[in-house]
Amino acid sequence: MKEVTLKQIAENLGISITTVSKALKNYPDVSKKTKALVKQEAKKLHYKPNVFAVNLRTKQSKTVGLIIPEVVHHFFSSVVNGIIEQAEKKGYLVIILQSNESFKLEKKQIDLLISKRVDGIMISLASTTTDISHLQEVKDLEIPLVMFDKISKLIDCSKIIIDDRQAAYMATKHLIDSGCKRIAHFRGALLPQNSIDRFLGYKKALEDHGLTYDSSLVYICERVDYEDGIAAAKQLLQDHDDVDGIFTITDLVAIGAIHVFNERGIKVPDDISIMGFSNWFVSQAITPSLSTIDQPGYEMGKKTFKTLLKEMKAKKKGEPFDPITRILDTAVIKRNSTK
Amino acid sequence: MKEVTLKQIAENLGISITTVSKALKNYPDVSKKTKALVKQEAKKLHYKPNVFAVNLRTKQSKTVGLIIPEVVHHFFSSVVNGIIEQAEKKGYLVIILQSNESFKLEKKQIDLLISKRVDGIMISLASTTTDISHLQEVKDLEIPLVMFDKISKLIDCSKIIIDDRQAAYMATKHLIDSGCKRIAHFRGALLPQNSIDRFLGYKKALEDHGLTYDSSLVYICERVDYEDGIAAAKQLLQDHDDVDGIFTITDLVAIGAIHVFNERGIKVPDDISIMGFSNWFVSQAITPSLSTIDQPGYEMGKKTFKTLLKEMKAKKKGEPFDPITRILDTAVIKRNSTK
DNA sequence: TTAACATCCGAAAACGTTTTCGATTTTTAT
DNA sequence: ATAAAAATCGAAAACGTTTTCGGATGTTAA
Repeated sequence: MKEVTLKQIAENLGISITTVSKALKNYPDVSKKTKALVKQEAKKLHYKPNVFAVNLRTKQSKTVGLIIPEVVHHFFSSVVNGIIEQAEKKGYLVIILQSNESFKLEKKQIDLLISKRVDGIMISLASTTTDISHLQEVKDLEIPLVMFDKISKLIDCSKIIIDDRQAAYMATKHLIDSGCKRIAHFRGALLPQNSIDRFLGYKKALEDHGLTYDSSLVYICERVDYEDGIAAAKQLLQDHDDVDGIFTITDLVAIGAIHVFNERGIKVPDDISIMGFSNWFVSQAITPSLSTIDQPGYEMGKKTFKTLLKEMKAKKKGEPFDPITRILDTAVIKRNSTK
Repeated sequence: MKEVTLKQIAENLGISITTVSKALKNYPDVSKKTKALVKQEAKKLHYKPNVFAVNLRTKQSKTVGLIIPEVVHHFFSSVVNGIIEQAEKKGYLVIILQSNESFKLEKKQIDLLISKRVDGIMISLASTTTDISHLQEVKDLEIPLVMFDKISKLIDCSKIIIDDRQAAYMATKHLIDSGCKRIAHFRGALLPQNSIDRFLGYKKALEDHGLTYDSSLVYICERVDYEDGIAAAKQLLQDHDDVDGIFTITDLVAIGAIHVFNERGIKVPDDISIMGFSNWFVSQAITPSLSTIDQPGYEMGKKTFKTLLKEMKAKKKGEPFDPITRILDTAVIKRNSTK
């Protein structure tokens, strides 16, 4: 019933703890015979190294931290999936924290991860985060750091992102190509970079194709959810009767809008075309199915961890590491909400 | 740039490490004056205890493990949400692993968590899990264990669940009460207890209300996803023309079915009523909105961690702990897919 | 034979904390 | 005043591992 330790094995075999430890780790200065003996005894006793002692001695935990705005979110849960799958493959465990889009919580959680001495941190910022001193602290402590999706340009670290501006441009262009002349935009809050970039892509696409940008066609969806989509669509119907296309910041908002149009007998896409963003699984299940931009969450998670791993390895070897920025491909997915 | 340790503080103050440690932990045998001095110095140097050393010494990690079949799943991500929120509040961190519904992976992950020496484990079983020796090992090592949602009756530990049978009974009864006379069931695979229980509830409800059970009306959705729902609905339309109600094992399947009916001009609920299960957020967003059973994921996560915490506390105090089973309430949510 | 060298092993320090227990000092009671 | 009790402190062991470094033994070359 007692814990089995190196000492236990050493005593059973009448050799020193040192030799046992070295045998198990295949040090060259242990004879093959002793190695075999030790390994056999270890297996017999079901020896498992005490990870607490290993951590203390080696100063690393083989654990990484992940902070995301919310877990219950199709895109982020895909990212999480990619991360933990990749991490596990490489022998790392992942501690997941959620900031609930709160800067204060995010800060506290960074502290938590630091005090837990994780080997690295991955983060997608809360939309309210502007102060980045907590991230600077991570850098100062030389803890490998990778940001993904919702990043800050003010901090010098590796970043895995998509080109939101370009993707939004393509989405809007798709609406224009399919014949829309007056296109509204349901955007997110004013602060998040995501929200800004997608708005800019929308605007640029209009201008590049001879459509005049009209700020009254831009509606703000503060919380970027289903209800926001419903509210914005209703408002739009009150304000304008000539809009023939909408580009929404995310699928969820688009689905809210479609719900309103379905209810009121407005035909999508005949009366109005709708373009989402993210390619959430559900967008293919609603009626009509939603045209959207494919945003590769799983892939992003995978790349994020891989990049972190590189940096952690470099740190262990004492080598320098130059942060990289990786922009993942997006694609227009044409379905039945656009012509 | 150096790590600040108890030793560092002790030297600065000209006292012993012991006293510093005790001062920080408010031991009664340290004078108020010294305590104040120590705490001040600790704050000044931004002292943070080395968690590796603490772990080694105290033999606990303040970390718990969580294994779920999949992360990208509305219900489970709600549970995860409830768990990590609660855990963080109590100073615990959560390591999340996903079994991908694979027994082999699940086993490996249990081993991982054991070797990481987490203070407790929460698990929802993979649908392919029948052998439970890995869980028995957890019990044998006296690691606190709580199972939720997908449980095994063969293992004696705390369980947080819903009454699937009863909930399915209520769902079916709702269809009957609204006038359905011939009700089909889209069930899950044959093995998982969930799937069995919901089927039994369906069958019992029919029998209790004078409807004859017809096995040809039961369709198996092996992977319980959207495509399964589509396939089953198409098959049903081929096989029968007199069915006026369907109870599906989960919302996702129901949504697939609705998609098919929408496409073919079959009116829901006028021609056929549909009842889902889970109250996935999306079920209110589709057209028509889906009547369903509310399954409290967040609540389940919260209760699961709280129960685990109780058991961990009992263990620390050396007190015995009697496993509890908690059955959470479900409710019929009436929307527009039933009359 | 001795010197040089390779091979194999173990003592001991270190990682940073917690906790027991005895020592010392101070206070209180007589 | 002295004895007893209370308050305060620190030495040292312990948690289990990793790694450095020197010592012992055996082998080969001169």
